[in-house]
Amino acid sequence: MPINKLFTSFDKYLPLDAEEREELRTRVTERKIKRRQFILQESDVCKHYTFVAEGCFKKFQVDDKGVQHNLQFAAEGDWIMEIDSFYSDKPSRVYIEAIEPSIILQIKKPDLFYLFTHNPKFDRNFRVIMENRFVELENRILQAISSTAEERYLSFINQYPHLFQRLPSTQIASYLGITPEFLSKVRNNIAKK
Amino acid sequence: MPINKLFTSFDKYLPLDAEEREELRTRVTERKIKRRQFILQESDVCKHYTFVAEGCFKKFQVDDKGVQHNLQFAAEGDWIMEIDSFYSDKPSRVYIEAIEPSIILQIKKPDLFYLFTHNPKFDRNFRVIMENRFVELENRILQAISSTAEERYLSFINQYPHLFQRLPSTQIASYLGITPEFLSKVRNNIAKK
DNA sequence: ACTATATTAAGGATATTTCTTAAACTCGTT
DNA sequence: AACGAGTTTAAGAAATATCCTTAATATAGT
Repeated sequence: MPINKLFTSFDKYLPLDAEEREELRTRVTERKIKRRQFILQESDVCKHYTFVAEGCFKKFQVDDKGVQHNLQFAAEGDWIMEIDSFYSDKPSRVYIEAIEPSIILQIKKPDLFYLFTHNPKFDRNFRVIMENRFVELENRILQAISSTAEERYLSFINQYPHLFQRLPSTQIASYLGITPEFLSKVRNNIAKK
Repeated sequence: MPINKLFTSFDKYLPLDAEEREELRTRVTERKIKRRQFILQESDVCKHYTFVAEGCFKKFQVDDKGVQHNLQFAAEGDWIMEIDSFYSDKPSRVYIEAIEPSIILQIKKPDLFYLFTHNPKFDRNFRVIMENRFVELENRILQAISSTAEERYLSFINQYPHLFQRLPSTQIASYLGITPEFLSKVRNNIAKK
């Protein structure tokens, strides 16, 4: 059951008791998403926090030349949303698209706020989720400003083996901030060693 | 008074009432820090959340060649810490150093946890602080993977004019992930236009 | 299951961006 | 007067992008 994956995901932090699970369950909507389907498009407002129960998504921005830049991948157990748009109702500058057929659980803002104000445990859990993502992002920044493309690629493989297997390397290149052609060369160099 | 800047900083989110301010005040320590003084060194454990009331800090990592990479600047009203080390008691991989004579307010982990568990407003406020930082970091990632050095520099000036004035460009170069020599060339190109 | 179509990967040639190294030059401080 | 940190310049080298071609795979529709 998709909802159980959501419950389990809180066990790392402050696990939810039966009542809290029920509170959460009634405020969450389950959706099946097809490959290539968008759950958020540029200039729309991001209306949900999305939990990925099955499948995989990418969040990306498109520049003026039409090139996509991957900001995040989200697979089973990950959250994905455009926070800025979600909280401030600004139009989103990013897209969120399914890379695989997926099952997600979504919470709308009023429901999330209800959980936050009604039970501090939700504030707590989402604070910790944010903090963990924050650590990941700072590491990625460090890589971006201090490492070569080869180092970043090896580190990606190492840190996200489950993504490395599933994603075409063109998507990984976009995440690393290099062209697919150059990633191909990097892989070639690594193979030669 | 430094502590008032801390109180004021919460006004953007959920402002603190008199009692909550008192709870916070008694758990915070004020310190004067000299220029070049470190408040966190590599391999030490990060013991505090630090709020900058006056002055400016940088957080950086040193690579195997001895080169510094600036992960964050924190000026008046900003928070700075090594979250990963703080929560998990792991040795820090970064340094935090004063760039100017500064006044800071620090909270130790037990005190912060006390605030979190005794009043949900603190969980809430620190969740929102994290979310805001998160948005900043995602923007920085986007820049790093999609923009040239010149674009990143112009965008830094635009986004952080107060830092741009105060920081030597060698520090900004390190933050942008380029060498000081190359930043000099970039500035030269911009000036020519 | 089976083409037609689209996507992905690889390679080569060349251009651009950025780094490295080293030297000279400022400017405020000792 | 000397020092040290910050800045600039320049030349060659390394990293990465661009553009293009071809081959291999995957996907979608019938």
